[in-house]
Amino acid sequence: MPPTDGEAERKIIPQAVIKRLSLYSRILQDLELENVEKISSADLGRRLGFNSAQVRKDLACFGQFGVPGFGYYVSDLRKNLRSILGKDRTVRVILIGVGNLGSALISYHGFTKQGFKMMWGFEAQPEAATQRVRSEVPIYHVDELESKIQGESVDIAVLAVPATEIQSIAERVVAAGVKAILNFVPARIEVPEEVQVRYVDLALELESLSYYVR
Amino acid sequence: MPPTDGEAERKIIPQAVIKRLSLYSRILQDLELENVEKISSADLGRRLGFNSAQVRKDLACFGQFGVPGFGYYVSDLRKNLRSILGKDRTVRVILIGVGNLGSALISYHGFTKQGFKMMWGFEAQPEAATQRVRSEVPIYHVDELESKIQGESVDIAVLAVPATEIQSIAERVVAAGVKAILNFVPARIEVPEEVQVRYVDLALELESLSYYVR
DNA sequence: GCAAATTTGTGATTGTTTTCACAAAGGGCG
DNA sequence: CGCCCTTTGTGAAAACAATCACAAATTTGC
Repeated sequence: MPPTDGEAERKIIPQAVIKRLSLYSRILQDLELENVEKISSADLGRRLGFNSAQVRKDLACFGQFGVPGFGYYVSDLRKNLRSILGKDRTVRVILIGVGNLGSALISYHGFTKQGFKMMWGFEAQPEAATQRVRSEVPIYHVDELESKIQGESVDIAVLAVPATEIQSIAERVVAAGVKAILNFVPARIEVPEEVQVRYVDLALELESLSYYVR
Repeated sequence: MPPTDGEAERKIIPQAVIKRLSLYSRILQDLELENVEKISSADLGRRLGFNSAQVRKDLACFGQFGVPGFGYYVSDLRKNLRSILGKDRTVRVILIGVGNLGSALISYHGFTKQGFKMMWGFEAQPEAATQRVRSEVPIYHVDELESKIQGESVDIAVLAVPATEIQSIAERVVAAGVKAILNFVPARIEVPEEVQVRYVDLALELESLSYYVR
């Protein structure tokens, strides 16, 4: 008999906790496919290199999902995590900048596998981009950004434009109502505080490795 | 009169410090292009959203680079940071898995701009990959991995293979002597502790944003 | 060449995150 | 059905990270 959720909400959950929830959720997805019924915090932690207490504390941020002496019901916990992470509905994503990197992102299978819906791409040279991309995601001229977003709700904008454009594009997507940005451009952007921004800085990761091999 | 480096080494520097050094280094690169001679810790911090004390503490891990009452000589500090980060020589990178994402990575301009040298790509279907990629980086069959690496020193391996292959590929590059891995595949890998691994998990970033927009 | 103004480098402090450790809860086996 | 074993949930402790605050060093301007 699965335990209840509880509407525990908004107590400034650290970003690191959210990322780990996401990892837990993925492990649970695998377990469910393997028809595993239950898992303990120790087991879940071991698969990701985390302490069992950390797993329990992370989950405790959102309620009590476990059964003492037993562990967690895989399917039940997964359902709860998906709901917490906002993945119990389709999350709508757009991409701006369908260049080299953007082309890969727009058809990246990992996104769709995790239940994200890539709606449209936007590019300054849409013809060239369309040729480059092998996917059914339509690519529009970046001028159509506002008119396309208008009305349709877009959850997340992924940015992969040239560095010189990044601030102006960020402002445009924010003005169009987008509340979350995933930025692949190695430059800070200034946005209102309620807009969530994540940076993925590929060169930075390489540089941090470079330190250890020198 | 620029201060000295000092051979300060190995006191378990947190990864987060290294990443910030990398960010500092990039700002300094820009400043140098603008012919700015000096910068204060407060100024450097402001550009990245960090506290000035943090900037100074980070730098203090590796020596005394500043001049009290003056600040830091841009060119001098940059040189020191590049040396600390192991960027004062060419860092040699290979890519394994030249699929959708790998194709973008192999010719990603951000890497070369930061001074990394993409040596070769390796693929199970090298012909298809070669057609897909518009860059001069040669692409070999993944069977040639060991023979190519042999002798030639490779600093970092970037992995973008299918999830099912990841552990076996990781073991092969480690066996071939690679000491650092940048893994784009959303799966943990088991490697000897002296091998540095960084994970870039694109779907994870989207999921953490999804939490905030739900 | 001296005094005022800066800005560094760093010990002390505060805040955050992780780990420990254990009481309480529940399952499972005899 | 009852006892033992496992595992949760969580306060307390430890480890880690960021910020404060100030003495010491140096520049700048007069």
